[in-house]
Amino acid sequence: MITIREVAGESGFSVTTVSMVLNNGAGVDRISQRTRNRIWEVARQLGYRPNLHARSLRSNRSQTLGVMVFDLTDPYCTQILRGIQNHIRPSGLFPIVTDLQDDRSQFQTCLDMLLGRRVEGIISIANPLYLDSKLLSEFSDRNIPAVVIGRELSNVPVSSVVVDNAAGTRLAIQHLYDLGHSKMAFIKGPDILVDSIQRWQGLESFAAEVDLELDPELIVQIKGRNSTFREAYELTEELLRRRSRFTALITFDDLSACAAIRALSKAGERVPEDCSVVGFDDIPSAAFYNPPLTTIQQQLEMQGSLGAEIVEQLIRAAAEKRMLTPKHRKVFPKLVVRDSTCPAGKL
Amino acid sequence: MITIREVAGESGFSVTTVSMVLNNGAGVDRISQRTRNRIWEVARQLGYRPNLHARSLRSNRSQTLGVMVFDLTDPYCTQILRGIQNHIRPSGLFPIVTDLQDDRSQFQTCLDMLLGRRVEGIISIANPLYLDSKLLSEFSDRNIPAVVIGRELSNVPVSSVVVDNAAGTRLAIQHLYDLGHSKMAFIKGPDILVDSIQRWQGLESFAAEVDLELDPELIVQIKGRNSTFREAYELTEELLRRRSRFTALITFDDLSACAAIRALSKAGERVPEDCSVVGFDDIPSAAFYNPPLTTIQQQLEMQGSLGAEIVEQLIRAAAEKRMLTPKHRKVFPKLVVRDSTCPAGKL
DNA sequence: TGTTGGTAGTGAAACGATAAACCCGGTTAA
DNA sequence: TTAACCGGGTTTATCGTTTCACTACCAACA
Repeated sequence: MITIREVAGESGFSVTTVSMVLNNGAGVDRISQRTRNRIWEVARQLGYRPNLHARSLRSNRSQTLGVMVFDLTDPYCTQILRGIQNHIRPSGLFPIVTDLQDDRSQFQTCLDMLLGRRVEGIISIANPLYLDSKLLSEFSDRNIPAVVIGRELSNVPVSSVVVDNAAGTRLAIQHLYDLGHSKMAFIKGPDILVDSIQRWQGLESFAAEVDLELDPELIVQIKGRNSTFREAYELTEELLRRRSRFTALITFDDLSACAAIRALSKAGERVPEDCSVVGFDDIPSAAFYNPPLTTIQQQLEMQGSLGAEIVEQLIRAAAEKRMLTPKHRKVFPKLVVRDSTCPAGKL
Repeated sequence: MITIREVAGESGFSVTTVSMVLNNGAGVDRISQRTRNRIWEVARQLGYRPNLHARSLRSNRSQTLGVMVFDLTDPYCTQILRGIQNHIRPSGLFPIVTDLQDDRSQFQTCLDMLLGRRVEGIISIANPLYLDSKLLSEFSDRNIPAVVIGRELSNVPVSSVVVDNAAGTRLAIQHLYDLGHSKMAFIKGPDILVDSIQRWQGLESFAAEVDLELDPELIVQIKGRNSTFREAYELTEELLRRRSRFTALITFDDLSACAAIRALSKAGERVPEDCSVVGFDDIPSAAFYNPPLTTIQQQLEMQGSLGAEIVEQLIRAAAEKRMLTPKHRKVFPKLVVRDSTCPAGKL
């Protein structure tokens, strides 16, 4: 591998001059244009690539942002990642992603990686079930800005970006209400998830406002013990066995919506003609489902983007030794109407 | 951030000794157990994390594997990535992933990142449409082992892992044939993809062997101009308008299978009772589709794993200055039977 | 007495890059 | 008169580690 020394030797200038020129650093304007051209030319010819390790070591800036995701194969994570990437690209920061693979035991390794590489900040995509507070203290103790996406933590000096879950489910139920549905069924998420609770609150508050009665017979809940799909599938069958009839179904998320649609189809119910279904998340495959899913879009890319914006600001603040006060942002979800909902028919 | 010097100072030993102890390096057995314990203890207390930049710089080994994916939000890529991660974890190598975001203009940036970080090897997940040969020469010129997943290149000293496409489609058509289908329709992939051609060859060769006639009226092809889903949807409608009837449909990939199923459902055809459908890839959502998709599983995780195995071997070879000869592996796909296929009915 | 040999470490030179201070004859500004 | 500034760079110190060549001490051996 070519070093800067070889470029210097070949071009006949000092290492410093080469460094200044290639970095367009301060004071480069004193270097004559001829010299600059010559140096660039030599560097190009030799195929010189600056050694980023050496650079980081000396300059004490890694130009690196740590991202910790709980499962890289989960579209939730990759969409947020996309938002992060797009936001930080112009800043010269490069994301280093570590993947927990849904396995807490990998936490320590990931942490070591990020700290060992001297990331200048970190964005953690919160595992719905697990978020080690050690993570946060390891970073905040060292004054490394940290942002959590998907969860708001109390009592820790850590920024966050979350979706307004209640606003989302309000959009969902409002949509069905506007279509004339009054007999609605619900598949709630498991209680261990904050999101479940918030989403349910959105539904209840809307129902209360418009005097819509929620039939307890038509409310079932995922326990979160097995596969969500399996469980939601069985809960839908369960709903169909109950005496109360319904023309619409709101599920905790898109995966359970898919399961519900599948169960309804199996039982001979047409979606949306016999029963409308609304999900939550807008996972990528929602648009291709049979039928394409009406759902609440979380704006994951924007969440990533906001997280990156915050962490960038905090990094800048830290560099200038200004105080860092955590910031909290909430994004508003959007309703995406596709083919799994339609006006209420007769019962 | 704590440095090794501070650990040395605090513990009262020299930097050298601390380094030897913490790395369990050669010669550590000369250091007394008491000293070792003391050093570990001090390091722990101070929260010491070795600076990987400094380490790489000195030791001239980055312990880093570059991975270039064409789109990190594509499950194709993330599944392969998962395989890579799992394979290299024990080796101490850490993957640095760069994401092309389906945009060739980002190629140079990604390349600079990987070379600048002095990756010891690279795995490139081939964009179906685009693979810059510069990529390969930049690495092979520098004697950095490179593996391409998803494409086999001729005339370049680069290893590869590919799926046996023809074997896959043979499994698909065999499955339908065994179920008694004889009137089959096909949605071919675009000609620009090698995979399309290979998959089609598998179908043709099987048909020839069992004397199954392929009706040209029932063969349509994706052009690849717009969204695959849209196009496959329209092609299915087109097939339904033609005079020839069919009881089964083989599509280029899962996405087009989903589109086809959607179009069939819309047209009032039941899947699989009126028409069986087989896809290719086994994307994660295939299992949750309505109905769950019978498809050909590419074994992406294994492809990643094989790629990692190859690159690891080559890195070891390079370290020992042995010759590196490219290796080529082909993985055999598997048939996954779900609910989108059933025995042929009457026409 | 001189020579090994082992024990338990230490010192200093790298690795590749950047930051800060400096050079030196000549021109301006205060 | 003094000081600052200028072009066009150079010298030197330094970032945090690892590695190679040492050393100081002691005991054993011939």
